[in-house]
Amino acid sequence: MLSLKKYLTEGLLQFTILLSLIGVRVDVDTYLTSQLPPLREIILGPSSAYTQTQFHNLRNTLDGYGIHPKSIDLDNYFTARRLLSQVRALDRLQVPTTEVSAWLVHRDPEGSVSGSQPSSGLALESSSGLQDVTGPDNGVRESETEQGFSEDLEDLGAVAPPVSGDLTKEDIDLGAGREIFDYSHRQKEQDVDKELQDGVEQEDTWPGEGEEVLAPNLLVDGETGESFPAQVPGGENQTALSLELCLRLLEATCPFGENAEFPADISSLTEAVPSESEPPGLQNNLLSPLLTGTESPFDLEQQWQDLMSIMEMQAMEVNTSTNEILYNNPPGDPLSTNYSLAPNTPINQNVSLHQASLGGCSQDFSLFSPEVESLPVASSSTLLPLVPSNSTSLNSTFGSTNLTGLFFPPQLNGTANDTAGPELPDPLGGLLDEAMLDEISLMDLAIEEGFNSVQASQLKEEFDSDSGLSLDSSHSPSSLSSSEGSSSSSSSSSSSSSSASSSASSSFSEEGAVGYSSDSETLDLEEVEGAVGYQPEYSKFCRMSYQDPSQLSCLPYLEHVGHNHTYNMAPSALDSDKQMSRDEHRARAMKIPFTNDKIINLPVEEFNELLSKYQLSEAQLSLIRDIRRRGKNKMAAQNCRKRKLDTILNLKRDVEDLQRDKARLLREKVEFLRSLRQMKQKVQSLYQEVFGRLRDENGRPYSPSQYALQYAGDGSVLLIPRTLADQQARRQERKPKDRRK
DNA sequence: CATACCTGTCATGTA
DNA sequence: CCTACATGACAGGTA
Repeated sequence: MLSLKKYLTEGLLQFTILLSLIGVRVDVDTYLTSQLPPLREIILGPSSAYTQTQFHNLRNTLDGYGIHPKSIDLDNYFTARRLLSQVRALDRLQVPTTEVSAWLVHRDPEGSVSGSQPSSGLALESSSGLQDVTGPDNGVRESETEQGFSEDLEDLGAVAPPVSGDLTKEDIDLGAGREIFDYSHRQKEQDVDKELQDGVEQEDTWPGEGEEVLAPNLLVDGETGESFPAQVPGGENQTALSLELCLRLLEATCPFGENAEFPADISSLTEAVPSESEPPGLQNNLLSPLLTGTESPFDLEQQWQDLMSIMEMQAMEVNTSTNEILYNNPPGDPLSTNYSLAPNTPINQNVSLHQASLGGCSQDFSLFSPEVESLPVASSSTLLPLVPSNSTSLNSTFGSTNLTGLFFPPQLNGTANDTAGPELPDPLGGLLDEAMLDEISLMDLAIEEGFNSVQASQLKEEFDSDSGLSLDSSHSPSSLSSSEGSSSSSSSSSSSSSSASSSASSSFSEEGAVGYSSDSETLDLEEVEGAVGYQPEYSKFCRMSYQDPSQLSCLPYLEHVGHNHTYNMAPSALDSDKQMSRDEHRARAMKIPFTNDKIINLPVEEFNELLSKYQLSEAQLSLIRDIRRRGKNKMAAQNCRKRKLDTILNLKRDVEDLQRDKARLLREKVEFLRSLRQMKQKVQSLYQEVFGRLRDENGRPYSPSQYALQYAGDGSVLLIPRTLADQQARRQERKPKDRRK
């Protein structure tokens, strides 16, 4: 519970940060006192917006930003509540090591640059800025990016419905939140946090490094008419949407150690592009990365974890009614109209979500993003065309992120969903076919159910008790030590014949050697044999006792076998004569002076010594040798058969175990798929909401068909032209392949 | 009587 | 080469 509380608190913190960033002042305590401890953490510093990790460290700094019920920001308030619920849900995720980061939006007061380049799309970042970000890797990334752009689009499996009409939220609800879902892996989470911090730090360094991307434009809510103090310096039109999305949904502790490469791996989200094929009611333009059928090269484990997280989120989701009200846009949403950006409309090319400013946030941005303000204006002034020609520069920035294609609107690339690249197989693609999986799983489950666990356990016990064919087994006839066999007839000889002959041998020995007779001759010596003294120990010589039929009863396919597996076990001492083996009869007929048991089981040395003690004819010696050979071979055959049987049983058990495991894995797979689907839906909704709240310098929403949010590996989210995003996505998809090689 | 199974035995190979 | 062992194949016994 403590951990849960902690997580919830963190979630609230993040949520609060988010709200504060968008200009909504919410006193979380007011709303959540019932469930959560007093939330006092407020992020006042702009750097905090940048630094995700600071969220966790900023506790006790919250001054209780509160939103008055009568506040004009009631809309935001409701939105906040909805988001809060989501945050809560995120906190409750049970998936270990799953980390969901929220997005931070901050305005870049400075660096606003009038978008002089029309129709190039919102070049959110200048080439220079991008290059700076990427640093030395730029050259490499550029090439990669260029190649991947067009292809990636094809692979984008946009499942999400077009967003265009749904966006009712005028204000961008970009909040910074980072959630850790794994309660059991707190340590891992901490590690992740560390990573995040590192990433943030790196991010912070960007501006100084020459990222001149940001155009600090404040957004004015054109729809609501709410005027956000446009703090755009100089009244420049540049919509420097400095939106930092810390939405690291898929970032999790990667056992494979790929976290280090995380920035470049966040492709899963990138690939999620809403498909236009979605129902009309859906927001087609806003593509949710997770909804796409194509999976990013992203770490599978992370995806799984995220998936689990989403599942949790779904389960925990509350305030649905409120959410729906706020979230669903009425038909004929104004956004559609808003999206129609005049081709000539100057677009701030430096707008990147990384530093994207939200209309609603403009007021408070200065407080939260001083860093942004301090960003070199040169970057903003230098609008880098987002046109493909500049893709290289963008690549450097996006190269680290696979999310480029994540938010691509399907419109741009109709093939996004359908052409989920054969060339770039989705890691999880196979998992997406739930129908198939379910079928398989059911099949396997049936198989599994068919297996009787009780029987299995019995088998196991049997194996354990009667392990095997090993000669060491007490049951095994071969277990007899040669010394025992030689020492006395009473030894637990494995051969009934030898034991039976023990009594006879004495008589034979007394009678003396008999002429050699062939096997055929020795046949039917039973009548000739005189009364054989009863030997109480006889029962001890039962052979094949290890093959107690009762043990086989557990095997269904052996139950029908009613044969006596006790071999020559004597039913009674009186029948001992008839139980004698042929060799025993022969030995008796040949008047062999010692028992077959000795003949068979004595060590070579002792055996030879024994033979030397007697004056045996050639026939007798031959018979003795044959008896020994056959006797040993008989035991060997028994052992061999037992071994074979054990092997079969073991195989059967293994098969059953594997079937169980398979069924279990299939069940888990189905659950994961389910979770993944939910997660994708969640991400889509979040994406749509964020995107819908973005406004250009004119306060108009961006067209999903022209722009997309790109999720960077460092946790930032950039608003980039779709073309670039597609290229990025394509490039990202290739990376994993190469890596595998 | 036919069949399936058990068991012993042989031949062969391996160590 | 001998010995011990393993194993496939065969055959006899049995239910």
